[in-house]
Amino acid sequence: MTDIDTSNLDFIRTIVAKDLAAGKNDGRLVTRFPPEPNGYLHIGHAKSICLNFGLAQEYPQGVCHMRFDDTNPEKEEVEYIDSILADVKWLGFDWGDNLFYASDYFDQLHDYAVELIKMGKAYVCSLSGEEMRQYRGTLKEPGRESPYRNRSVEENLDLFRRMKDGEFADGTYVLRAKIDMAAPNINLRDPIIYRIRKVHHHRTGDKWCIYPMYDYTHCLSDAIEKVTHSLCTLEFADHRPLYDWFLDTLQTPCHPQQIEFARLNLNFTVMSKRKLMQLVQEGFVSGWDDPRMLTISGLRRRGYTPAAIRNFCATIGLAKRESRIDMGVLENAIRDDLNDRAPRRLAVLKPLKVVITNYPEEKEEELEIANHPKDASLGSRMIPFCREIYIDRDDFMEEPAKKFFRLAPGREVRLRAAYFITCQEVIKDNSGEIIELRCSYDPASRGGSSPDGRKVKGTLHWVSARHALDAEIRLYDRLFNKENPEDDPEVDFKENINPESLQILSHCKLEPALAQATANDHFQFERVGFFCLDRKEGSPKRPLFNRTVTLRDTWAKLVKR
RNA sequence: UGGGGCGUCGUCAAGCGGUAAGACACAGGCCUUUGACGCCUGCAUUCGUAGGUUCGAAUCCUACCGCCCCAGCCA
Repeated sequence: MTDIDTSNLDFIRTIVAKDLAAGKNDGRLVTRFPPEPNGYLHIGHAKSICLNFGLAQEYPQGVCHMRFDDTNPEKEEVEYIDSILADVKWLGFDWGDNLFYASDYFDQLHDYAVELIKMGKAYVCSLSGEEMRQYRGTLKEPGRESPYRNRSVEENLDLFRRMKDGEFADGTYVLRAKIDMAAPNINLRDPIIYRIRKVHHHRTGDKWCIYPMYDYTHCLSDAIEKVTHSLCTLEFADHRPLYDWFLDTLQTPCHPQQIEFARLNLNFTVMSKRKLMQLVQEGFVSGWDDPRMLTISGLRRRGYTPAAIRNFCATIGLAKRESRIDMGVLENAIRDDLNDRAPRRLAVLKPLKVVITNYPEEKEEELEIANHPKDASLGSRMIPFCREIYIDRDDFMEEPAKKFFRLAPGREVRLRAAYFITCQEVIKDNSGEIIELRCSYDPASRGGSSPDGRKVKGTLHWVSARHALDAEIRLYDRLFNKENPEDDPEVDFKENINPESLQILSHCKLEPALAQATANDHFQFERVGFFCLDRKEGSPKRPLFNRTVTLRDTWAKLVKR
């Protein structure tokens, strides 16, 4: 074998590199991403997608198949197929012509089953579900053989044909592999390979009333597609002997290698499709694409980019030990991507009016501001300025705390790309709430610096009151307020939902340029965070922005202490 | 002694017998017309525990401890 450098490769990539170097599988590399179309894809799937498609991309001959594991028509829907395809594509991956469905193989799978029966390796069993469970034994005790285990090949063939022909009711018969009822691995205790289900299948219609089980279908589908490396999560490790048994017993085109890795867990969220489904169906969120959901569609709507998700998947690593990644790592990935690319804008979330008393009433002017502080290629734009502006309430303190260097009575600060202003007067309503600030400006500081070299410590974002776009902004926080919402089996995970995960702000003030935003744009609202137009409810007529993620906020951290 | 998997920094994660990478987080500092970004510095005498082999062990051996998965006609 040639020596290859496997440093910095995860354990799966190391196996693949070695296999390829050794000329295994004729030098082919074929992976597959095999979702069941029974729900929407989430960030955990992204890990698998990036692994399977990403790995294939790393070699010139690498190919990754998109294959739906659609063997349980009762739970599957075309809606899910469509969304899954759209999500994988959006993430930036391409399966070319390799779009497959396990249901495409139902004929072959049926023939293989007949083969198994002829070999005396499968039999039709008439045990009821309850009986089946009893015969299976327990984790510590071996199972007992079914009384139907030794039916003749002819009888099995006949019964299986009649199962297929719809002669029997659901649940009356199953086809089982004849392996070993005493096997310590329960998956080997004569597992079911076909069950009767007289239901319509979203792809094969009413052609079949018997449907193959996962264990039987998956390995054979892999073999039919000549997959070389079949990557799946840890819980399938116990199924590997069965995967291998079918492929060793039957004459198949090849024998793919199943390798298991740890699934992704993130803190402050749940990751199973079943639980996400509950959140949707019980109305805890607005849908699968609610921006608080860590579904691919939710992340997209929230403003995450494909590159950020791919980078995230690359940084979390791949191993067999179970882990729980900090949500901060995901947030860091999107900040990192958007920081380089997102044009800057000025937006005031909690407006506080400022009147610049020495600025003429009728005067208006336009000031130039760069779209990005470090990337001149993003150009610049003009922002209007006049006597009345808005600043954020958080940027003023009547009695400034220590180290607070924003606006306060008598203090001078800079309005970003505009002027230095000094607070002269604080206006309050009857209840004592501050409703307006009266400031003076220094005309010589136009653009944001003073010719006399005077320094100010704070720079505030602002929006011209006369020109501002009135908008709704939705702030999102983690959906759960507990690091692991599922850790207590006594408590329903939904009890740990964060009641403040969605905060709606109306009458936010945006600079006029934001009126042109489309759902595919990403912006940094300076000093606040990254935002995008909501792709579902937002439009030029209805400015509605989602906060993708906040900026890192050292001041907020100081305040907390 | 049911079977399978796993235990390296707060969180991920390299390491594969030659003397603990990297990332995030955290703490300081520099820079700054975003308290952002960027930059610099610090951050495991120790690898679940205990023995053993060895000149040398996170890496090999033994025993123990802990965590996860499996008894769907789900995937």
